[in-house]
Amino acid sequence: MRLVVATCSVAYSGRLSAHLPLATRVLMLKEDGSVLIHSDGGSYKPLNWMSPPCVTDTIEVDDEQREAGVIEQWKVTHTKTADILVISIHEIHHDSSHELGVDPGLIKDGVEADLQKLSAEHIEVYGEGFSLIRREYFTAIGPVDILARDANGETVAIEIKRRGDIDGVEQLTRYVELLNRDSTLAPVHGVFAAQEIKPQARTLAEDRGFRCVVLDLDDLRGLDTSHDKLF
Amino acid sequence: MRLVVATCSVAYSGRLSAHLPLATRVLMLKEDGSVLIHSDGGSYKPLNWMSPPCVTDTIEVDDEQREAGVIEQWKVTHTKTADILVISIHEIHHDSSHELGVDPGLIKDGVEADLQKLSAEHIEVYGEGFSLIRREYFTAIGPVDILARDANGETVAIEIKRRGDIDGVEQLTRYVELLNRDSTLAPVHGVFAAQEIKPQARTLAEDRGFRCVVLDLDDLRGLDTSHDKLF
DNA sequence: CCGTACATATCGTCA
DNA sequence: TGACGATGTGTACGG
Repeated sequence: MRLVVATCSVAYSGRLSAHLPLATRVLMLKEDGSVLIHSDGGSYKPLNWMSPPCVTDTIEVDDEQREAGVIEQWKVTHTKTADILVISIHEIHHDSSHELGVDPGLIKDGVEADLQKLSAEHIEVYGEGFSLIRREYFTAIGPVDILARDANGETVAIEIKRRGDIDGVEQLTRYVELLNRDSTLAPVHGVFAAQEIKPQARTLAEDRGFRCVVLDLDDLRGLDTSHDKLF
Repeated sequence: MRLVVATCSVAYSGRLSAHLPLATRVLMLKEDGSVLIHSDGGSYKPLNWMSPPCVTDTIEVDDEQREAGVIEQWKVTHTKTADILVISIHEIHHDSSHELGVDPGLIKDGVEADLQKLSAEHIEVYGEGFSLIRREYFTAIGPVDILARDANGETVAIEIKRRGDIDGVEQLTRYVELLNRDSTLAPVHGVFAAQEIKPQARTLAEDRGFRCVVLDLDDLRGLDTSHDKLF
């Protein structure tokens, strides 16, 4: 990992063209060849970057650029696509290299898969007398998150999202439509479940006759007394 | 901007829980309080981070942690949500601060707006004998990207995306449905246009009677001989 | 401030 | 390898 603080301008050409005017920025050059250009604000997304696999070459600075104040120029080329990033450096304020080694990586907990698994284990959160048919019920247009049976013995398709948006309702609509064509399953009801349901999504879901369920990960874990928490 | 290279472990608690085992990483602390934790690989996404607005506090290292080798501990708290990031530092290999100033920001060229403008100027890419009615044709559920007339004088609604996904087909479906209720426009046909159309989206679009058109930005520019390129 | 649409998204998974 | 869905998505531009 090489860290450079430099006054520079940047040009990118790939799926789109973009350029950065002259300013002081942080350049992060990683071991795999990738380059990130960060400013002193914004969030984790760099102003500009090149993803691996790519190579960085130092290119000749022509007279015109030299007169404009360019002391060094780096050309970063993607190995597979034709993407090119050119960094024109006017002044280097800091330059250091560091040996980092391989990172063991991030361990996550509490994503959609957990919601699905936990709520399937406590299927009653979707309604009194519900029973699980199966998780990831496969159809021609993709897997239904949970297929269950309600207290009346009728089929229920459950779509689970972390954030309940209109897209999820459309997805559930397609599943319910398809499943209702199967006479051994019909009538099939729909339940839209998420940790957070947007008002617009709720309106659309209820308009289409789907029930909305807000899932709480802590509550689900509370129901499961045998669950050992990571923290 | 403060750049720190340190051997550390990290715990995050927010929308999900996550933690990073002990390893050497780069910590980027920005002027706005945001913190990025980068390894020496991957792409531009940090292993872990905290978005602004947030504040970093140094917290007391208790005896147990001190014995485990922790020399310093930073607690980064989001000001609006309850998200918390705790960085436990075992060793600092590098620590430097830099004055960067405000960044003028990125200037882009070649995004959806350009696709829409260029293809409207060369409406024949959508079909022989097509003529433009107007761009951004406003309806109750939002603007239709392009409204055109085909060789038979019938109305065509065109939905443009950079990447053609199922969502875009759903959007086009809603527009065509709505416009067909207007007797002065009906019958209204649909065209789904994108730089790249996913197979699933193409299948759905054609199933719904929409024609698919793949747009090439370079071709569109080639048609327009008066266009001055940036590079 | 909230909601929608776009993005050089990136990332994991599974066929 | 390519398609597909999820993301602590971020970001700009509306109302």
